[in-house]
Amino acid sequence: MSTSGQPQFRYTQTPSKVLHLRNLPWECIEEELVELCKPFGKIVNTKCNVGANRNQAFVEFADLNQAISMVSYYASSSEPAQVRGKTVYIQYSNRHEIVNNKSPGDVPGNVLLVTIEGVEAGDVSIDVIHLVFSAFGFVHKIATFEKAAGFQALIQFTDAETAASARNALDGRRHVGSCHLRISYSAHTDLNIKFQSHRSRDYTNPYLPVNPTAIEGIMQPTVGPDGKKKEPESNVLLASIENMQYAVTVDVLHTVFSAFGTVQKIAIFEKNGGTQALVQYPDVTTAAVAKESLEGHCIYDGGYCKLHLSYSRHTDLNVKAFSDKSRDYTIPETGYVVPQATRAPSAPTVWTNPRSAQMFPGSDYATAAVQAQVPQGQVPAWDPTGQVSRSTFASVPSTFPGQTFSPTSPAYATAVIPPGSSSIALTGPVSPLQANMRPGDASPPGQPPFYG
DNA sequence: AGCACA
Repeated sequence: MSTSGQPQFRYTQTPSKVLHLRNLPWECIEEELVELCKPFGKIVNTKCNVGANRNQAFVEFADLNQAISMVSYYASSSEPAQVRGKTVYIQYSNRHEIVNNKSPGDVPGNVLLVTIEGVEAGDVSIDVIHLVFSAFGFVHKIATFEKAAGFQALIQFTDAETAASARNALDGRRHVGSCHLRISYSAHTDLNIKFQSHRSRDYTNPYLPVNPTAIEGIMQPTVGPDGKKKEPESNVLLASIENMQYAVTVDVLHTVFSAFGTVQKIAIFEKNGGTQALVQYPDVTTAAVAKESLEGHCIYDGGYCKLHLSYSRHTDLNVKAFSDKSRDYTIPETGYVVPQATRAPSAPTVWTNPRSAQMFPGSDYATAAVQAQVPQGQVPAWDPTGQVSRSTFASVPSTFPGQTFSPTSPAYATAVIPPGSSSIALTGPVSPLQANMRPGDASPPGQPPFYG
């Protein structure tokens, strides 16, 4: 049922709510399209930067008559439609709706997400990136990171126009040096750069400290007495969860790792088809104890959810305060700063900056970073269990009839095991976790009584 | 200057 055949010409095209605009200036952004078209009706969708030259666009009106009025107007007008002084040619699109308009990277903004293909992270210095992108305007900040897609950088300009000009000039099949750049927009408006380092810069703040992360790139891997590579210690543990037959939630991890001290932040993510988590303690000592105690142990009996722990290179996670995959227990508004009684290390949490940029390896940084923009304390709409809201903790037991745990159960006491104690055998007959949680429960294992 | 995209 093909309708192929004659190419359609202007005069024979059937009207459509969707207009096709061409000969647009490269810099043309959605706002300019709207300015041009909105006198004729309500615009329900747009798509700009279309075509090989990115100089075409589509505009969809709410009503067919509005599109007709615009085409009619300019058909008889002595002044052509213009964007920034450039004549724009308008005709009915041969489609009747704009599809797939808003892929996230197409929403213009002042921050670009740049993927540099075919290079190792170490091959491109941040200074080169800065140089290249400075050609289009003042570069405020740069954050680089690695993910599966390759080496990426977030580049913050003053405004969307500047960012667009850089994108238009560099995106696509162009090569800068030998690098292949793919550029889209980030949802960020303001990157939060904590340190000047080999992977991030804030050019608006020359006094920003150069910090440990900067040293990481230089630091040689330390070698232990056995000659094996020994990872530097950290207050953040990287946990790989093996044989994950049961859901491992933030709350489950919080319960497990809180046995050794205050857990500040947790982030769960997927890597290489497996599940990993970053768990942040206030200090290295606590992390070390937790690491030694939990390494190789299983969260659930029967070899399920076996933990493998290493030190993360990170010292401060910035996680979305409250999501199904992450939690920041240091944000006061969430009511999560729970001193672990006698166990709480008193180390000052000077590095704890809830608003700092989020970076953790192996995760989808772009996604995570977007999440970081969610206002603190905001409970995401996505909350399948309804359990993670602070206000519901008190009612957790009643929410799960048939679940036998009680918030005042002494079982909690057994969850707090002296650091270094050899009795930490999660797979043992009296696994502290068994008393608290049921494998397969999507619900948190319950919170200590102080929530009630 | 002539119709997107995943």
